[in-house]
Amino acid sequence: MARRELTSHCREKSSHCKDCTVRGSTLLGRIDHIHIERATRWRHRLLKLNAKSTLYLKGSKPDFAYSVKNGWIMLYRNTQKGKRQILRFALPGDLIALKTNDDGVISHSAATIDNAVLCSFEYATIKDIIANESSVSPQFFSMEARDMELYHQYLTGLGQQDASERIAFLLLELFQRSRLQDATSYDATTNSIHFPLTQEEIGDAVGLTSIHVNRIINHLKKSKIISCAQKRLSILNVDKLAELTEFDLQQMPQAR
Amino acid sequence: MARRELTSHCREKSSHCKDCTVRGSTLLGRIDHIHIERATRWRHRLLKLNAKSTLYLKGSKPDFAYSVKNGWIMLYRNTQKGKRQILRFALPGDLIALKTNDDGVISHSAATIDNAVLCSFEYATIKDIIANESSVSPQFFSMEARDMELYHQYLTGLGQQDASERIAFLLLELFQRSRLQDATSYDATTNSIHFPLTQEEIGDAVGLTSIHVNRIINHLKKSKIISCAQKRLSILNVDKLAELTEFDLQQMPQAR
DNA sequence: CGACCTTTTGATTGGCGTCAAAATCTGTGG
DNA sequence: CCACAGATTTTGACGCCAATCAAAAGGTCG
Repeated sequence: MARRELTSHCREKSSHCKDCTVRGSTLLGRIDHIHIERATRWRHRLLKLNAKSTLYLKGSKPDFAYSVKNGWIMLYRNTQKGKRQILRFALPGDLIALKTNDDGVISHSAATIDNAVLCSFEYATIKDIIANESSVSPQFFSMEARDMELYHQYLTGLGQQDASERIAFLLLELFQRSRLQDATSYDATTNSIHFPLTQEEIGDAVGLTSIHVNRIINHLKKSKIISCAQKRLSILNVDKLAELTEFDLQQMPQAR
Repeated sequence: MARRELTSHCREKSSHCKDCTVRGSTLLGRIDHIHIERATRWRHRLLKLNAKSTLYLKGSKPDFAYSVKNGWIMLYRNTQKGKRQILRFALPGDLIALKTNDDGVISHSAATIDNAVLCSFEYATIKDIIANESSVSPQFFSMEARDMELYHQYLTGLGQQDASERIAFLLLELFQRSRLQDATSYDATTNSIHFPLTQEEIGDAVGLTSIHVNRIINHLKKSKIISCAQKRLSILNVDKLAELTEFDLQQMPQAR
């Protein structure tokens, strides 16, 4: 439940490394492949962060939006009572910190799960693009729609599903997203992905204590539905896992 | 919890009334006041619906987006097990059905709470505007940001807060939104708003049974924190209500 | 007025949280 | 490369919040 504040984690380890123009790389996540030529001309920097370090905090006015290149990021909110709700996980290929309110204040915090490499873009540039590059704007729009649909699913899960349904859904969703958008993660022979989450992080995402998450996960392991160890998750029986929840592989908000 | 399917409610009572050009009215919610001249030229129709009637269903491909003029709308999702999660309530002045995925399929259902009047816009037009009216596009963007922030709050509530915290938050949020954006709703002398929700609907929004909602609401009444009857809610002690939850009147996602 | 919806109250159950402690894993420095 | 500290996982006992079951009392609308 993460009552305690991040201790060592809270030290801001981020530092923008020297300006580097990475040509042709995944700059704007889902958008770049359409506008690579333009993208590479936008100002951006590579950013390396250690595990468990803060990217930005709720209430701040970030100067950058980020494209995740390596590692997992969590977007979260802290409660006054010291609890933490993880809103979603951003995987390699995802774009984050895109939305602030009109004052430029952001409504959630972000921190790395494992070691990560991000690509930062000046926020002002993004705003310009949205306002002036009419051809890009619909792309953002459809990206929003996908995020919104995910939130709808999460809300339904938290409000109406029990512990194993929620966990099964999270595992399937992350598995699917990681497999589709991060080639380095998926291993077809074991049907496994790189999976850096702790059980406490899973709990904070699905509204359960790490202890209860543990019981459910162990049940899934004993039932030979999943297996996980050393930061890898493999799904042994997709059907049984999907059957536990409302998960429909087909209708998942498609990654790019 | 709404296990049973909407019975009488499910009959589609909607019907588009004759083409009418309402000049200068609230056409596009938060956006129109900037672009009224343009807005009034966009194709749109008035739509009157009875209480508890379906506007559109998840999985359909709506042809229209809607601006709510009167009445409350609920956006919701049904579970395979017959439960219902209300994702959010749309009040007069709100815009809904704006986002579909790339196929045009919408990820939630919508139905009226009480009698309602909506203004419909051809979806294709909206898409055009977003793509081509670069001056409007940022408005949509900032509207999205506001919705997203609300969802972040809801997720945190469902995942980390107990029954009274969630209910207190919902009441305050709806009170605030209704007061600010619907002049006909608020009555300053009693500090009350028009409040058409049943306790079951409240429960489906905050992930509780109507029975438990009832116990909490009664507790709030007996404590003289709120009072409600005949579809009006009045807040007798804002401070105590706000104290129950994380609600910060100041930092609420500002309505237009 | 009668059917149905909504609110209310009580009794009981159960899923998940809390508390506690041991076992295992991880990575960091000597 | 080992040792140790801290993080993470695991297990068990126990308690509580909210669900479930049941039923009565209002309300509302045709």
